[in-house]
Amino acid sequence: MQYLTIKDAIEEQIDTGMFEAGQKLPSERTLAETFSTTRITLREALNHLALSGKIYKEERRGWFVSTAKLIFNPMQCIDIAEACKEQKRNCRIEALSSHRLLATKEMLTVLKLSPFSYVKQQVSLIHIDGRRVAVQYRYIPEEMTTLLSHDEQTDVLTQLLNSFEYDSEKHEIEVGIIPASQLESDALNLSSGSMLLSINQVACNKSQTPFLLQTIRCCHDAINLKISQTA
Amino acid sequence: MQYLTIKDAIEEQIDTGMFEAGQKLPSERTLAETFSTTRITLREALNHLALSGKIYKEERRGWFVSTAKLIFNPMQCIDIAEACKEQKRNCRIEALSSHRLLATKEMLTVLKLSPFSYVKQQVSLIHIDGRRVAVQYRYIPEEMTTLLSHDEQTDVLTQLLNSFEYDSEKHEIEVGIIPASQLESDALNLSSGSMLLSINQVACNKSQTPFLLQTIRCCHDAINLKISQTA
DNA sequence: GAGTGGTCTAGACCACTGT
DNA sequence: CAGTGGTCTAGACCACTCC
Repeated sequence: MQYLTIKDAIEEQIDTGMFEAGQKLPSERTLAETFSTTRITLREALNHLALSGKIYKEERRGWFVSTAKLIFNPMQCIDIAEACKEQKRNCRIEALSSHRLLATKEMLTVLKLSPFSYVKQQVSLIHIDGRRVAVQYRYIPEEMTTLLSHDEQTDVLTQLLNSFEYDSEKHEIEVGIIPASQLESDALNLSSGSMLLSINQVACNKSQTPFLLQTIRCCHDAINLKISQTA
Repeated sequence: MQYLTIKDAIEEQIDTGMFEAGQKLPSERTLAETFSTTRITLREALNHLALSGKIYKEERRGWFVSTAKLIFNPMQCIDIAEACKEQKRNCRIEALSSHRLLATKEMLTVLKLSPFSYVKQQVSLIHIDGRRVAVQYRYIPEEMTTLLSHDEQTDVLTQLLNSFEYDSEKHEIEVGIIPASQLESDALNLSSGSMLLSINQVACNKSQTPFLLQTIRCCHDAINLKISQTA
């Protein structure tokens, strides 16, 4: 298996520090020539490397060496920015959209709302150390947003969400692998249908009322999920 | 994008019940001819479908339609067979190996053992509804296995583990995506380096002593991770 | 032994990125 | 505009599975 040899060769060059984290690899054509093979075989090698999280691809821009993963505990934390801060990673949250929506059936169930309730949807793009790594969807029951200022800035909302002092004892999470949607591919600079890690969180406040449904769709090489109840 | 059209066509045939769960799809060559394309393009379509969990591949045997996912809560449950029973799925656990090993550094840490401790390793292959879906690694501190009979049968050990009545309040989990090892590829009939969902669990008993480190490597289209503290 | 997927070659054209 | 990755063609040989 030629592609495994190539994979190992590139992997070794990364591990021995020939390529720095975040650095772009040579083009597929250059690499194919280097290893005297075709682009198809070379891409096979790169795809396998990407699965292990060592490198990632940006649409039409090339292959890059992954940086260290952010450790995230979705059972304790609903805010990636907070996790970044603790781990001294640079985080920027870019608001993509904010809408008032009729709650879907699933939202009604998990947020325990009455039929035809509205939710506030907020979609954000999360950058860690300059790289686009995740798209975050937040759904908040409309009645709970009346407490909030109508400022759309993420930071304000985030702080307010945190002020709810949610009860981490009552927290439901769903984790899975899904192909990126069009919106996610575009926002994250991925080729359509790329693999994303999907994290669904339902957070409740102290009085056991669910107040937030959050979905994070992230690059699997950027986040390490460590789930525990005790910090 | 031709491959997306093909993907959608196959997906529709599956959704409308033209292919039953577990059924084998026509061969790549046949499908390629059907859609008047090459195998490479067709495989691109199949790979994208596989990412969404609709189909899966067995090494040199072909592509199959996925069955319903098993819902698994690793925060509450350390036994896939138990989850299968509750969800009325047929589960068979096949013991692959059982050894006494010197604990690695990681095991010493998570199991809170003194240096140079030994652990009992037990590797099993899990079948659900006749399909090989996961490889399970269990590591148990040797001193705790003295309580157990030396019968190597999985069922006995499983029952004994359950009799520990582990404390689900104290439970740590790690979830990630990794390429299959050689052992895992062979056991699960996968091509080398296929994507697996990796679930790491550390379970403690009521006296807060960790007694089990378990790693499950499973096909992502076979298991749905729903994590919550309350059942 | 026929058929399957696994791997590979040697090209090609396109849409898009970066300069 | 040059270069990149995205997609595609039209083959080929091999190791393995299934009959």
